[in-house]
Amino acid sequence: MLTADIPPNQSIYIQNLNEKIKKEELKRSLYCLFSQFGRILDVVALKTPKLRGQAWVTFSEVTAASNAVRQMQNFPFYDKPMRLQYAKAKSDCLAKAEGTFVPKDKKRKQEEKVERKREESQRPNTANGPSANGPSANNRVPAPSFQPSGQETMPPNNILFIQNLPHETTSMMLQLLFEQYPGFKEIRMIDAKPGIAFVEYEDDVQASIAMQPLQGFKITPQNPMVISFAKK
DNA sequence: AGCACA
Repeated sequence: MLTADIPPNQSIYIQNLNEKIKKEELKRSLYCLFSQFGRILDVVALKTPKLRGQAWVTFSEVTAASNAVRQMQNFPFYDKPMRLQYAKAKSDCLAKAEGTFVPKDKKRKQEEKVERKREESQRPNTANGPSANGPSANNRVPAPSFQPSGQETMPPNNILFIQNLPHETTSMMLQLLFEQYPGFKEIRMIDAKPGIAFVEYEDDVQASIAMQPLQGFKITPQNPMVISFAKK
């Protein structure tokens, strides 16, 4: 039998990631790549010896995780095919949302807690346990530690759509910005439509990677650029 | 290969 008898859940476990990619960039790129499947609540990646090359992405819906696991299996990401499974354990962001989060160490403590519940249930509820301010009181999930930046409405594409440019922007100016990122091919502007541009990369991942750092870049103080994926 | 939340 193979390694995948983990029940479907909202978090996916990714391995065989390129270990050369810096943690923050990796998280941003994973966010870009997986937001096509649904709302992402958190992305976790660590570079410790035991955990590098792996990441966890938590979605707001199990169905999003399921689609991601199926459709992105072996997707070539930074030149390495991703391996996807459901995560084994519940992510902290979900536990926090439920009010069942236990800050530190040991799942043992959680197990003990379950046993203690029986004893405690004999005396009246003291109304300040986790359940007192549980899901209904606070089901807000903390924002991810990076900027989602608004491209999640459109599926990834190798072409970026740039808006809110000052009308005097030239394609040379844009090229200087966008050619810094690998896979850059060309800028396309339309004389009849000032303020927008299309930037083509070799593939979706490279376009996603360029999008993040340049999102909101100001050519003039009044013109933070708005970058999204172009429509197919 | 490696299932965590620095």
